[in-house]
Amino acid sequence: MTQTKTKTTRIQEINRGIILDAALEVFSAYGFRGTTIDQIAEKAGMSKPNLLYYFPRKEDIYVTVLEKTLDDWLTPFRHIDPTGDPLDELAKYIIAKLKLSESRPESSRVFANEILHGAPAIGDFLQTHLRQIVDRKIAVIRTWIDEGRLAPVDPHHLIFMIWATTQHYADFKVQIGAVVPDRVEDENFYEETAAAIITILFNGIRPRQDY
Amino acid sequence: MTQTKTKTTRIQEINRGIILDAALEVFSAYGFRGTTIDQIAEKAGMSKPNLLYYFPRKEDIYVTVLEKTLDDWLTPFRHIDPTGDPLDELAKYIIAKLKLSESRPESSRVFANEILHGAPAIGDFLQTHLRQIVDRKIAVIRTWIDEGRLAPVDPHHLIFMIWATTQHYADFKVQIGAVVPDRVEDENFYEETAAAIITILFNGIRPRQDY
DNA sequence: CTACATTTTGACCAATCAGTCAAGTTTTTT
DNA sequence: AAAAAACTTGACTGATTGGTCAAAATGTAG
Repeated sequence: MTQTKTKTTRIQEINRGIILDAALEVFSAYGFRGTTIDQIAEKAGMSKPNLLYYFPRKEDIYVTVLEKTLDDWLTPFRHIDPTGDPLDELAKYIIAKLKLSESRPESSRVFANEILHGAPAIGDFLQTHLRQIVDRKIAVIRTWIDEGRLAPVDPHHLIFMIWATTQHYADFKVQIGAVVPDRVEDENFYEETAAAIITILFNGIRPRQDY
Repeated sequence: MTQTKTKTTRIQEINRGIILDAALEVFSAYGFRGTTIDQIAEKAGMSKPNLLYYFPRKEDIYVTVLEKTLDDWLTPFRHIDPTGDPLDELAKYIIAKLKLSESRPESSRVFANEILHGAPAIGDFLQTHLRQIVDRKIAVIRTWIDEGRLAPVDPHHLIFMIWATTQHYADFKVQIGAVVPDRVEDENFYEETAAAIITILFNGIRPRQDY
């Protein structure tokens, strides 16, 4: 067994964590090119050479940050349960994603920025891993529809709509804040948002005779 | 009448146009910081000092590009007609925005990038002009709901859902392409998308007894 | 054709920034 | 306690880049 030296010390673990937290904030605010290593180092409270001791290249920090956020954001998606009630499962997913948008908008923004610029760092991941997960969930949705437990809609576009909408509240926060400044302040904003989205998505906006 | 020298020559008009076209492409691919003036100059087929003769600062180019795209993207929104049929008007709006996503994804991306990074250049515009337009349309939607011609949903969140979804197809094109590579190739992809979104939004995904 | 304004560019400058290096300090191991 | 390993940093470097400048080329009006 030729184990490569992978002895991770306590200090390493702590400092890598500090660096990644700092980097997430800075990358989300300024993007990859717009971020300087000095900025991250300052926010992390250490010298630049020291930071580069842990992550030899700027890109290494960026990729690591991205990988962590990707995992965060995919977790609720993975948790959609084929054996559960379709509407319940989707509602739970929407609520989970909106909660993430509220608690960790930075990671959503880093991800959005990466995709926006053509996914140079995670294109492969999207085409392999992400696609695989999506395919599985698409199959689940198809089954639900076949069983008559969900209206016959296009599964891909349904997923895209949910992704788009939930991302929007993190990524376009500034715009939302500009358009409805009073409501965003409300501490229940995200609960209200979830309720409103679920209502629209479940029932549609076509008026019905039966209220 | 003390008219300030605003004699815009033919050459100026042409070159400004060339520069803005080139800048749109480069900014959309690399963001503000990620774009170099040299890149724009090369794409525009002129020297850097010459480009700076028309736009003295990099930011001037950026702001001008943003203003143009903002106008593009707001036009269909403005065209929502209070006297029209609610569902028709919203369907028309969705189709128009998706067409723009298809024909001019770059401008959508420049805009998204700007918002993502906190709207440093157009924050004011959002808080004044955009907000005003949105307020007006919100009122229209409220009227429609009061008249029973639209289901009683939250107007703000309805607008955000439509914005989010339609933007998504331009901004997250790479992700969509990775997840459903075969379908994106289809030349009818945007028509199908529009149809699917409209179906979901109008009818919801709750299964009904009455097919 | 002449004089003037506009347009174009090569050469340059100062600032910024990713990454290096060598020398020091601290922690861990024996 | 001594030696080795891991950690930290000030000072530096080379490349990039936003922007300047002065001089040349081109266009235009009388």
